[in-house]
Amino acid sequence: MEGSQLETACLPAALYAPLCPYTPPSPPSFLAPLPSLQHKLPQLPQLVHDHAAATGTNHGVMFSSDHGCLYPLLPGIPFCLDSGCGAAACDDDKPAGFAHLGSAEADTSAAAAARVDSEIAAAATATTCHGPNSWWKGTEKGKMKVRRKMREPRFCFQTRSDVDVLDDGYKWRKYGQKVVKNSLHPRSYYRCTHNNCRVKKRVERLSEDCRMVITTYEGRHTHTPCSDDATTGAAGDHTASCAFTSF
DNA sequence: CGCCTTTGACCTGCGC
DNA sequence: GCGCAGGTCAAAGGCG
Repeated sequence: MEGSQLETACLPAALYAPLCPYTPPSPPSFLAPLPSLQHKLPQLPQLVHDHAAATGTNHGVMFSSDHGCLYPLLPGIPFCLDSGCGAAACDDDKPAGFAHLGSAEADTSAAAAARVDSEIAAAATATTCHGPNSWWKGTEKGKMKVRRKMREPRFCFQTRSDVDVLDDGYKWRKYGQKVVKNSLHPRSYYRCTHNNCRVKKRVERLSEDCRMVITTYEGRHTHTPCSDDATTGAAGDHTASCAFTSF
């Protein structure tokens, strides 16, 4: 991959790391930021840490990356995974989750967040959080209703990239593609190729900005990226893959 | 030959 | 109960 793509591919790794099955109960270890990212993301580890510490979970993050700059995106996203978590994460008054990223704590990252194109952010909100494509249906009507059957931990983030599938160190097999309503671009469905690993991810592009890629991971890997590389016999020389060893 | 992508059909859940 | 939309399956074809 080209340099720009490689750097972009590195970004999700820092966010995706928490999904690793080897993520310990205490968050700090998976928060060890990639050296190449740390100077760019001074606030990211703390945000993730705060969330993990507050909720005891490590799902429900959404960030935006823009050519190497990451910042919290779409504050208050109600990443509800089950009834228990949902009760807290969906409540705007609760500190759990990232509900406060848009308010007090978000001020620390407001400068960075402000760089997010407001239109893109709005589009992402409409498309990914509250839009018809969302699994958060019903929030606008005050109905904390249900999502489709979703029990697996989820991570969603937004990147600006020319490539759909970012190199996150894992190997994926595409098993479906679907044209979704109100979107000009089809949504692709991928599944981890590793044995007994049920992790899935969805990739779609914003209709408002075809360069923006929304990637949603679901589930936890039952293996490490490097072991996956070993299994597949890949060279394993990708930066993202190597970066995972730090976790 | 094996693995992957593509793609249409089918299934399931949700809103009305 | 019905219709719509998202998600998944599986057959077919392509590629290395």
